[in-house]
Amino acid sequence: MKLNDRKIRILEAIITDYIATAEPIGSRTIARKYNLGISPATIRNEMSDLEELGFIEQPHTSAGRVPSQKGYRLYVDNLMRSKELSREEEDFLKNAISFNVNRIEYMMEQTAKALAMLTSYTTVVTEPKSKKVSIKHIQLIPIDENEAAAVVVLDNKAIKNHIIRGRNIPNTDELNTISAEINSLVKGYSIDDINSGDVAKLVGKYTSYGDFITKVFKAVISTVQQEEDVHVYTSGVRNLLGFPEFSDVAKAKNIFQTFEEKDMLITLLGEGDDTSADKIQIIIGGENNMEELRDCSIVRTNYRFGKNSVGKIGIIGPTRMNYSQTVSVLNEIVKKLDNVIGAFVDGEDGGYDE
Amino acid sequence: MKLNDRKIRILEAIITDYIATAEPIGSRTIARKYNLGISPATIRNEMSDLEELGFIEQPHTSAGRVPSQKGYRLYVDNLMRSKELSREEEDFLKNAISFNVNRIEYMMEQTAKALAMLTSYTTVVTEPKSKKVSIKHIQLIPIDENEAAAVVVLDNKAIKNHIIRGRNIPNTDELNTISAEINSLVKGYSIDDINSGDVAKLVGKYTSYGDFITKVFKAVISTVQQEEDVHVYTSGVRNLLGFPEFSDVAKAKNIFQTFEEKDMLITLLGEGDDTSADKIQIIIGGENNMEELRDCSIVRTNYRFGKNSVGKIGIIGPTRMNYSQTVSVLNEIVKKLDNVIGAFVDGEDGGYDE
DNA sequence: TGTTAGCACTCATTTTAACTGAGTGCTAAC
DNA sequence: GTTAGCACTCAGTTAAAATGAGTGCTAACA
Repeated sequence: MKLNDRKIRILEAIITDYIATAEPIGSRTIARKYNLGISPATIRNEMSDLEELGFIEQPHTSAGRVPSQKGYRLYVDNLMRSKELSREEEDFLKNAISFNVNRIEYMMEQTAKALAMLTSYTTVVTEPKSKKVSIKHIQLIPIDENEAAAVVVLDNKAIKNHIIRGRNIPNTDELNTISAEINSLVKGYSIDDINSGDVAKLVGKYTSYGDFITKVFKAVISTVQQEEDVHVYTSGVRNLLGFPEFSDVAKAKNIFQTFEEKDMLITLLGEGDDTSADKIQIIIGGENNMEELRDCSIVRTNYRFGKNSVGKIGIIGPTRMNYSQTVSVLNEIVKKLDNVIGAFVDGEDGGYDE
Repeated sequence: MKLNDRKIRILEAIITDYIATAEPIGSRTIARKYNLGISPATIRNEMSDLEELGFIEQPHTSAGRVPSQKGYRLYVDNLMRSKELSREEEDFLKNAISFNVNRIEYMMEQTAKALAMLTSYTTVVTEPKSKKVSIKHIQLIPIDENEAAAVVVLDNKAIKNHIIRGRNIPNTDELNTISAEINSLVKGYSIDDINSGDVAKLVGKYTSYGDFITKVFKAVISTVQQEEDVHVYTSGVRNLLGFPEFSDVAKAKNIFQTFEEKDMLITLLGEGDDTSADKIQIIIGGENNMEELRDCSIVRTNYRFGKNSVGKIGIIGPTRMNYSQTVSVLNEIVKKLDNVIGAFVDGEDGGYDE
């Protein structure tokens, strides 16, 4: 049996319609709504073939047909036409996100939110992370007689800090001196590279500060580890409640549970073909390995931040989600992020908001 | 008509039962389950009175009674006995939260999560904030030839940073010198207090760095403003889906929408009698001003962090939530937070987690 | 040989009606 | 003042019937 052009047109009609209505679609409806120039009976014959080929299925004998996973796959891989963003969508994106690389977290949060609003699906965004974080600069700064802060600049431009408390806090000048020494010791090193012999020497040199130096190193290590912990931003989880496929509260609850577990989300965003990780990937229904998300599809991609940092963006909707629009929107966002980051790398000012 | 002791006992039975079952309760059930020594008929008479007094109401003629808002109010204000936490609950709290003041955000996140798990309601926690933030210390640190970071320590012990980019970044020593000068200028000042005359003088002094100094001040101001923006942690939103009163998806969606809006949450936590803000407050059903949360009650309190900083914790559940347990748990958490902060203020080490 | 009209059949959904049972209010007797 | 008894109410459940969208098959048509 061949998948001729007419069959494909019918399949496309079924998928388009089902994406819009979430209702099984029958031969008569297709004949009426999409004038393919053939009668319902003919369509029925073709549908019967399409079912046998596995592209569509029937919820029960007397219902219309719905696309199968295989059907969606064919659709997104071959049939789907990429859509231009509308004027409104463009404008929305422009206004919703203040692309400000000085506040990455804020930007990621806004990105997640904007995507969720625009697509009315759920979005998940991870912060850009480099694989191995190394230390670019350390600076100790005074707070008061019992406290100092260790500020660590990492090579992915993240800046982290940690409070150090104790009874022997050096004064500002001393802190500067110590900072300089520590810097020459650890600059460019990752956590694993820090030579504990050198550290011991330094601790020995500043015995008058008690275990202050030790505490500093503890703080630095804790900081780097913290950085290696991935941040995840989610938005629009409630959007899914609007779709009839999740009107069963028990089902919805399961999905929500998944979204509250960070590790799950990270796994989710990590799925798919890694070799072409920067392209947009579409994971349909059961293709993901999570039982709870069997009725969901995921449109995801990586985005690059500078040379080594990679972040992930995923949009999660019902299997019958609007793939075409979703892909367009995601493409646009990634392009925008790239621009910002390009400007950033070129040393231009990203601008302060307000 | 007087609210005699017997009426109160009946009312208490109704509320207790309704909290547990979410089903209207009738006279016969009360007679059977709570042996008050009177017959259903008598209970019926008393219930009739209680209804007239406005403490209970009937969903429809042939249903049992449910507590009214007024009924709950009487209950939480006068009848409710405070409950000891069980051994398990104590243990859970102890293990779930690593009380580490060096990572306040993390601690708050864990607190929200632990409360949500323990109560199976939704929790909202805001970070401790002082009313007016003033600057304690500023330190500029080098990143590379085109970038430096401004690290600002605020008097609420928050440490914030901001990247500054430009073509004329001073070297490390110069940054230290400039840091010292800026410090003497702004130390102890709030944003509004910064004297622009002094700033101008400083800018004039370092003309060779272009607008670097200006950028620094811009960064500092932006940082303080950012700090004044309240962070909110939410957890357990999906818990509400488990309650029969929210099994209507449309209703649930409304509530979820509210929880995705930060401003709403802040308003919510700000409700209630401010004069006794550190006591636990209970806002029942429609007593809050949000239409969407008409079927929810809120148990909330402030917690103090050091002398001037205040954070808020709220637990949100259905109107028939288990007030007694919720209050106990909330009490315990606030006590625990107080202890940590006490230790912190005394200069002891809060400990690094790993 | 491909297309289509016609028809009997299927089955989820909707509609309707009867039944059930928890609960009430009232009255009269204890 | 308390309680047993009884008629009444009404949401919820169950069962049966009606509806209608959709199918597969067959036979006729172009």
